[in-house]
Amino acid sequence: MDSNVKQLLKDHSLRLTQSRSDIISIFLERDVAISHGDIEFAMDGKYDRVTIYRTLKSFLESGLIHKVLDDNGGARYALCDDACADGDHRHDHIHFKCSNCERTTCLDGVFIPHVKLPKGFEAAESNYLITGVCDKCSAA
Amino acid sequence: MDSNVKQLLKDHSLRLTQSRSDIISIFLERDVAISHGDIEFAMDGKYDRVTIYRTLKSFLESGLIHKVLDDNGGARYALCDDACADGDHRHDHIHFKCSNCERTTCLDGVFIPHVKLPKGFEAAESNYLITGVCDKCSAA
DNA sequence: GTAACTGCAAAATATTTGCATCCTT
DNA sequence: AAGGATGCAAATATTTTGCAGTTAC
Repeated sequence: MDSNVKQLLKDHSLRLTQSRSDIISIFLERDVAISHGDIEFAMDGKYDRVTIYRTLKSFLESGLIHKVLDDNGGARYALCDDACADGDHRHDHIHFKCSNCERTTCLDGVFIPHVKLPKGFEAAESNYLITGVCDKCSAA
Repeated sequence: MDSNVKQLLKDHSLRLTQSRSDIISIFLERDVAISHGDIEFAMDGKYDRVTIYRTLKSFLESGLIHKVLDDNGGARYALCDDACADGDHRHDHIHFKCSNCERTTCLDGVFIPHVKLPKGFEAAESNYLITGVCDKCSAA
C-alpha cells in the first residue's frame, strides 16, 4: 500500500512480502514500542506466530528496528529513526514506559547523557529506560 | 550459616527458611546480577524451580533485591544496597552488561544522570544499562 | 495452632527449530 | 531457477497457578 513501506524494505535489502509490509505498517501507525504479542493481536491470525518472530528477527538484523528494553521480561521493538538508515546506528535516545497506560515511547529528543565509567570499562551500547507517567496520562 | 543472612531476612520481615538462606547466600557470594537460571543451576536441584520463582518474588516485594534490565528478555536480580533497607528505595546506579563474559554488574559508584523530560512526563524510576566490555575482560 | 512456605503436577506463555511448500527476485 | 519466506507441527524455555503436605513463628 504505502510506497513508504516498500522503500523501507528496499533500503534494508529485504524482500517485499505481504507480512513484512503489514508488520512495518503497524510500526508506522503507532509511535510506540510494540511487542510480538501486539503484532499478533493486530494481525488477528493473519500470519503465523512463527512468521512474526522471524520477521522481527530479520528486521532487527537488517537494522530496520531496534530492541527496546522493558520493565518486565517482554521484548519490545521500535523503528529506527532516519539516522540509523545509513549504517550508523544511533539509539541514544531515552525510552519512557508509562506505568498507567503501559505504553513505551521513544523520546527521540532526549538523548542519553554520557557517564564516566570506572577504569577498564568500555561502553558499546546504552539503554536508558524511565518509568513514570506520560504526557497523555498526566494531562487526564 | 551466616548471621548476615539471618539479619537480612529479619530486616525484611521474611521467614527464615533453608531455601531463602541459600538463595541469599548466592547473592552475597557474587557481586553480579543473577537470573533465576543461575540460581537453579547453583542449587543443582536442591530446590524446586517454582520455589525459586516464589522466593525471588518475595525478595522483590520485600525490597531485598531489585530487578535489573537485561539485553535479552531474561530477568535478572541484584541485592539492594543499604540505602534501600530503610524503605527509601534508591536504585539510581548504572548496570553494566559485559558482552564478553556476559556478567551484569552494578556500578554502585556511577549514578544515573538526570535528564529533562518533555512537558507532561513525570519520572518515577530509572534504569540505565550499558553494554560493553568490563574491566576484567578488557584487561585480559 | 496458624499462616506462610515448599514440592509436585499442570497450565499458560514465550521462543526456537525442522521441514515441506510457496513466492520474490 | 534458486534462495529466501511462510505455515504447520513440535520441541524447548519461561513463568504462573492449584493443592496438599510441611514448617517457622
